[in-house]
Amino acid sequence: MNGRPTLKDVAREAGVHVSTASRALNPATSSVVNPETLKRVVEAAERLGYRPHPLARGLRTNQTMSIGMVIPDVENPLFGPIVAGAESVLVEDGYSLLIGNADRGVEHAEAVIEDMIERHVDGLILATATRDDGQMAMAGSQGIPIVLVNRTVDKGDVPAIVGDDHAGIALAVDHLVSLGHRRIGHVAGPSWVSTGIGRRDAFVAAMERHGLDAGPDVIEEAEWYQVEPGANASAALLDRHPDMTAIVAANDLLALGCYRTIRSLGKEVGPDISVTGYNDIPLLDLMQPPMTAVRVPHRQMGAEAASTLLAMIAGTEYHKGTKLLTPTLVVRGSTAPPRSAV
Amino acid sequence: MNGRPTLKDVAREAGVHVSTASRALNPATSSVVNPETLKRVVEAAERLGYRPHPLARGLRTNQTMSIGMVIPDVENPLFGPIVAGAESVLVEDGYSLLIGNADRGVEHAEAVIEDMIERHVDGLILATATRDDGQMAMAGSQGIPIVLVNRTVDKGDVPAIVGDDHAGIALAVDHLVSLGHRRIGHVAGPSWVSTGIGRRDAFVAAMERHGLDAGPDVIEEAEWYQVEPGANASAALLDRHPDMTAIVAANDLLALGCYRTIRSLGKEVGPDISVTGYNDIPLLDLMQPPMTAVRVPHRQMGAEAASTLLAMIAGTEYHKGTKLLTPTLVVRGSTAPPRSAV
DNA sequence: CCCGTCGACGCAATCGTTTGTAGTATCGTG
DNA sequence: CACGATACTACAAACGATTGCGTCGACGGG
Repeated sequence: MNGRPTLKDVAREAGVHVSTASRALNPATSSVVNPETLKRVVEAAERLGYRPHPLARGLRTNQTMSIGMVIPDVENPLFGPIVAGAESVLVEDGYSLLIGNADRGVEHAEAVIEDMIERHVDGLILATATRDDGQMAMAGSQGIPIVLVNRTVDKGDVPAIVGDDHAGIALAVDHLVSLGHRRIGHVAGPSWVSTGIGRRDAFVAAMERHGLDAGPDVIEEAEWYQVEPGANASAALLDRHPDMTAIVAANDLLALGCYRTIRSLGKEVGPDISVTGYNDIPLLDLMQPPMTAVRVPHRQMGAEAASTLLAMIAGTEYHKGTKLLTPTLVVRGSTAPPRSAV
Repeated sequence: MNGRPTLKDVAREAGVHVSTASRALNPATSSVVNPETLKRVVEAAERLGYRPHPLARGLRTNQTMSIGMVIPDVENPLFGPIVAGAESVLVEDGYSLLIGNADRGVEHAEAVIEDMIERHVDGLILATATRDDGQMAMAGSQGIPIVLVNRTVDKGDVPAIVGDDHAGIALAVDHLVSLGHRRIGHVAGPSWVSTGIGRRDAFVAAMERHGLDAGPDVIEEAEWYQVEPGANASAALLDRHPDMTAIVAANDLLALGCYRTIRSLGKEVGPDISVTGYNDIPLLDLMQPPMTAVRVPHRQMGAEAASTLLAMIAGTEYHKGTKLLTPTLVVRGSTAPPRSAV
């Protein structure tokens, strides 16, 4: 009467037992019910505006049709597209997205994950995995499917969707080299996140491929992916190597930190010292100068993470191990031939 | 054995009936159970690592301990802080956040809301309300609590948490006037969102308070809160009034559009034409010139929205109607005295 | 004509809680 | 000593769906 109609109401309206109504309304079992009664049930359901109660169904079938997504820092614009991408494919299949913010803290992240497991999410998308995998052990032991996004773990048995950092950094280095740069430095991300070491290794590899110096002293690690640490790291770098003509940053914000350092040295970003960013977050094209950056397909990343997760849940074939998404280079004004080469 | 322990397991372990166990574990009813048996039950629960099954509980008590949040565009960095603020207070009370992306489309937003209602969320936070309130009618009729955030509706019976646009725009206008500007224009947001007309009205009011011209021709409406429309609108404005010395934009991205227009006219942002933004999204301080903008406390906005929603759910007192959060002005390099005044 | 088969449906248990009510000691009181 | 109040606790019915199994009639073959 008052609340939403239940299956019992539909059954009564159609003159059948609730079990028959249930079977009729369930696509998987509707074949066992007589076509004519099926029609009656469906019409009754339609007429009453029946919607199955997700909790009741979930209690019985042991699934919530919801998947959890844990993010290290919701305020980071980087994650907007990832969330959007995931959400868009999940709704398609009737799933909902539960968002958890981890506020940068590893311990808090574990609490968030635990919370989601208790809520019986059907799957987990983690953007927070640090290189050790305490979190995954937790969830994995519960037998709940997990996909990593934008991060990987050392033990590569968990499906992960990440940008191809090797290719991305190579794009940046190749671009700089082709402009004539030889003395190139790297502002690395923290070594305890996978992108930090990944991009650092990629930088070394790319440099060596060109026969250029990639010793430890042309690399400086920033404490965290933020402007300030980027400024500090680049300052250290340029202090050691005043003749450096280009910097490959492991992250856009770090690159913006480089901007600041370079300016404070009285030099000009681009003509004097080239800088490349990584990720290509919004508004980079409006900086002065507009920043050349490696663009990572974040939305696609979220989408692919979601669909492999759905595949895992459905038990169908899915891409095991880490899947690399190929980035592109967006050339703007922050890179130019070195003065010496002109 | 295999799965998580149920209440029945706890009861058996403690040697009591499941109903007793239930009452013991529920803070609200634990007073009716003998202190000693209570202890036994609690210890048994502890030992087994018992966690109540949210679906079973929800089925019985008719609440999901989850609240839905609908966002017009997840990729807009504006909403990160709002989400973060809401999430932080919700987890505090054991609620989870269900995120829905509305992709800018009104019809899609309604589908998302409907979806959440079917999922029996305990409350809804809407950032998508357009000025007419078809959406709210839907949800309101279901008797589910709703709070609006960053947007209001014309009929003000729904609690809403918004920035005080009147005060914010006044901050910007006063600042410009005190710098010596007299011919000030406004790039308005779309008139079908509440912030669009609200800020426009506020602009007119602030200008008239200073005895300045605020006729329709010094105002140009942008089609959408994006850089491109902002560039177009400001171009139209400066075309009509070449002598204009300052522009108050209804949004940061619109203001960045103004930057573009001003540069393409061969002028300099700040010295030639001052520009103010609205919201103060990240990275604005790194633009050239750094943008003066009205800062809206978005994180607080999300937090307050969440707590009033919780109050509504709990049935306790809450601030009805729209609550205004006072903004501040962050002065940077995009505003300066007009050339003529120097 | 009887019996096995099969298609279509109803019955009832079940998922894990919460909660109204009934029951049973224990105690105080007249 | 009996009787009602008191304080716990057990029983069982929900909440709304899914699902193994039993039932029932029709039908066909021997």
